[in-house]
Amino acid sequence: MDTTVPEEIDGETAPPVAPRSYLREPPTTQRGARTRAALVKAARKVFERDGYLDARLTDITKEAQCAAGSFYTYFANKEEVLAAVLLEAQEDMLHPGMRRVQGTDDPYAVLEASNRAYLEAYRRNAKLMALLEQVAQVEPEFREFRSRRADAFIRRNARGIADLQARGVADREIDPMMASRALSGMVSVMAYNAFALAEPQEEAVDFEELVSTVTRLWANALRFPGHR
Amino acid sequence: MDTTVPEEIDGETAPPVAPRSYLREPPTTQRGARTRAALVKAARKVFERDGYLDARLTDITKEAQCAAGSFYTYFANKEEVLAAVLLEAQEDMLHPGMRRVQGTDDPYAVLEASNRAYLEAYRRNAKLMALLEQVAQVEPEFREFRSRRADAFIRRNARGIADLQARGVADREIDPMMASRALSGMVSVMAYNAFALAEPQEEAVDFEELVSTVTRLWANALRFPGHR
Amino acid sequence: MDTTVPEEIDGETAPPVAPRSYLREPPTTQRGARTRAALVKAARKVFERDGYLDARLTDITKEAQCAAGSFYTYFANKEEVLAAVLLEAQEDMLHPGMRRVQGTDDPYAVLEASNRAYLEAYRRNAKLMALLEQVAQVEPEFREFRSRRADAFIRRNARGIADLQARGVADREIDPMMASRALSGMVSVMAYNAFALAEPQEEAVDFEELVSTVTRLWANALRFPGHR
Amino acid sequence: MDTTVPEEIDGETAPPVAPRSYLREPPTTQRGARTRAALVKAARKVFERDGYLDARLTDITKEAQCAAGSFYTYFANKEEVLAAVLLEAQEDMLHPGMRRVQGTDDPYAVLEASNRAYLEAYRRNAKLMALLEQVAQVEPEFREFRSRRADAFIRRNARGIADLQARGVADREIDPMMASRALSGMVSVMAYNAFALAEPQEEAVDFEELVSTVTRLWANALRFPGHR
DNA sequence: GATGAATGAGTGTTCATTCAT
DNA sequence: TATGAATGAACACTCATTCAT
Repeated sequence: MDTTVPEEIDGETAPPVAPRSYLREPPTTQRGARTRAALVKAARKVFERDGYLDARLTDITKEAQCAAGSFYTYFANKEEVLAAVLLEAQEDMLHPGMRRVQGTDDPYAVLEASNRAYLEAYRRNAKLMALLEQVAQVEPEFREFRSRRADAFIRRNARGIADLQARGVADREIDPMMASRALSGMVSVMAYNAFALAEPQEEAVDFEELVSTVTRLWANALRFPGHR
Repeated sequence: MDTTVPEEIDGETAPPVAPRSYLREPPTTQRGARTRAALVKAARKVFERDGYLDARLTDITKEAQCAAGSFYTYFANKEEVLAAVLLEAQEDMLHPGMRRVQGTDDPYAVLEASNRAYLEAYRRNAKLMALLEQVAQVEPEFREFRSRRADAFIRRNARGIADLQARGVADREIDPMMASRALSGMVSVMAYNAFALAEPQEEAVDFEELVSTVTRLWANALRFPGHR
Repeated sequence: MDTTVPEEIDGETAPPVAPRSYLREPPTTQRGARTRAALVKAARKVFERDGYLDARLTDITKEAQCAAGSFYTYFANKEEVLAAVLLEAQEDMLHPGMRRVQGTDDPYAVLEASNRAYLEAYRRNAKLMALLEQVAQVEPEFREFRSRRADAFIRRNARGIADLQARGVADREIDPMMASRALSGMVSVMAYNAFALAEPQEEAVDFEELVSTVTRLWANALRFPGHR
Repeated sequence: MDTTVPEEIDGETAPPVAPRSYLREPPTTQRGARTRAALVKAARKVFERDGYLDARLTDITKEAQCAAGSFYTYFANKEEVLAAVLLEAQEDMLHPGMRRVQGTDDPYAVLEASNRAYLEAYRRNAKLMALLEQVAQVEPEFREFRSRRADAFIRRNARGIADLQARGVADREIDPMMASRALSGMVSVMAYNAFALAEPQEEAVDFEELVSTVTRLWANALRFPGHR
């Protein structure tokens, strides 16, 4: 489970990168680049299908249509491919585009747009997020990774809350970091339950209802003035 | 990660029990009962120390000071012992005693007491909760178990919210179930991060601050009238 | 190659034992003892046939007629079985019985008996000695083992030389340790070449000639007085 | 371990060459010659550092700064490079220059010079000699190679002994070949222990003491008349 | 000649589960 | 019931060798 929330304000947070050890010399030839890419793609597919623990390296190489040994030209082990998979998805996960509301100053609108962007990104990468949750429970390296990712969101949101407090929009009695932890966490749990945990056959949650509930609770919690 | 919140009101929720298949005939002899109990106790210890996946059955039997084969007299496999372990801890986890505020009608006081009780129970069983999170990621049976446990809390809290709405204390625009999912989730994430995830060396969160933040946000979110 | 020579005199040398790490809990049941013994016997056979490096664990278990996994009940790896094999042969190798000449004082006779006993023991365990040479080249633990074994012989012989010097039988200008190193080494090379290295089809060296040559050179080197 | 001794007399022994199969067409171009030389040099370095078995071909090509595939332009496998390495060192090993004492007839002086030359050559190539010992234990081809090299020395020395017997300097009761085997072996063991086996941190043996001990024992063994 | 990515056979090791005693 | 030795399937990983550029 991670603890995150949309970027409300600016926030040039340092992106949580995969551990150094996971970075290898990139392939020099074009052919190498192709094979590596095929392996990463195959790994994501197999991981999402079978889970991290049940995924066998041979399944990945089979899926990538290359020999078992070729795997080790690019990765030292399962962890490393996973790191590569996450790294590739990271951009889309960390900066859920939300240029839409750039023009407005209405905090509620900004908040809603931010939540929507976050939830959309989560939904887009739902299987990967579920995977990350699983791995974080099993591999300390990825627990760390997940923590850093969550912290990035939390700090960004805390800055947003502090800003709103300064503008007199949010309750000043509240500690921005604690509140951010709680509210960011709230959104991420909802996202996890709605998208990552949901079984295929289940009836999906109404996305818009999700966005509006979460936004309303968040605004209320901070005591946005006299709305609705 | 689970999604729970203290019981605010009544709530004779059906307790989420371990799957039927896990219930065996109890041992007939006294010696048998003793061995079984030793195994369950040992299993909890080993699970909490090594995690579910890394726990070896032989570690458990060694800890329980009995032979490897004896394990199978009482359990069919690792899952079963874990079910037994959880079953044993369930009472304490599901009904965090909170007789204290019985007398009052002040919703805020009730809410706070409820949150405190929940967080205390979580803290008491932190390692077990962490374990449950881990297993839920790996064994569908326990994902189910965890879901049912969370749902029990969510429904209970939803009833509480509906009740407050009826009494005019809570914002009537809000859907009780959705709000309960979000707010119960919020509390459980906070608990997970503070107690289950925390490394031993980390400086602990201030417990009282945790209770009050969570309670204030929850009250605000529901728009409790004119307090503080 | 080891560097050894028969015990000439007394010498209650500390026997070179296998490293601690190689000592495990002995099997408790009789059946366990039987299996373990079968494995050690099989290991010796396979090692002597295929060499240490080419010996596969499965060959050993197959030879011992047990499952692959059973190996690990008694040994952690190939090294450990080998240690067990050597330990078992050690007694015979280190103390080549030579009570025969107890009665005499004639240094030449004692020397000859001693050489004969050493060479006989070497011949008896020729394959094992060849194995030890091989392993010592590859596994530092066994290089160490071999060194200690050689040192035991060298020191014992050095004591013998010093004694003869004191009795005026051996050249006093010679450093006993250096001489022992050289002469013990000389005998062991001869043994290695004659017994360990020899291909089956080769015509065997004449054993008696070997004994007498080695003894005569040794005696000459120490300048035993006026014989032959 | 090899069994050798300095050339005492003439001795146009047939030099033990690497197996025929190892001789390839030399590279035609100059670039080819350079690459090949780089590979042989790199191989010697890697072999001496890691040992034959642990040396990976890619380590060698990396050290030689060429691609993995280029190796096979010049050698068919690991054995072949090793053969090339040994071939290159052979000259220095087989004919340890000893022109110094050419003028004298004193057998003792000749013997000593011969031993000194041998031990110096061994010391110069200690790592390579250790390597040869290792490989000889593992690859029959090189066991053969080592044997031939040792035999060359032994025969040369046997001729020297026979010559001394003819001149009345050495004990005529002794079989020259047997004695040569024993005494040549004695010197080679000493060299192996002192130079090949010695750990870097160990205090080195006193070289002059080594030479004089070995020479004295050798002379005594052959019963050189009335010296010292 | 040189390159370096691709290949894939081969084996040590773990540990849940069984079953003879 | 209790014991603990025996079982064997399952899988990651290495590295010499090939071969398309």
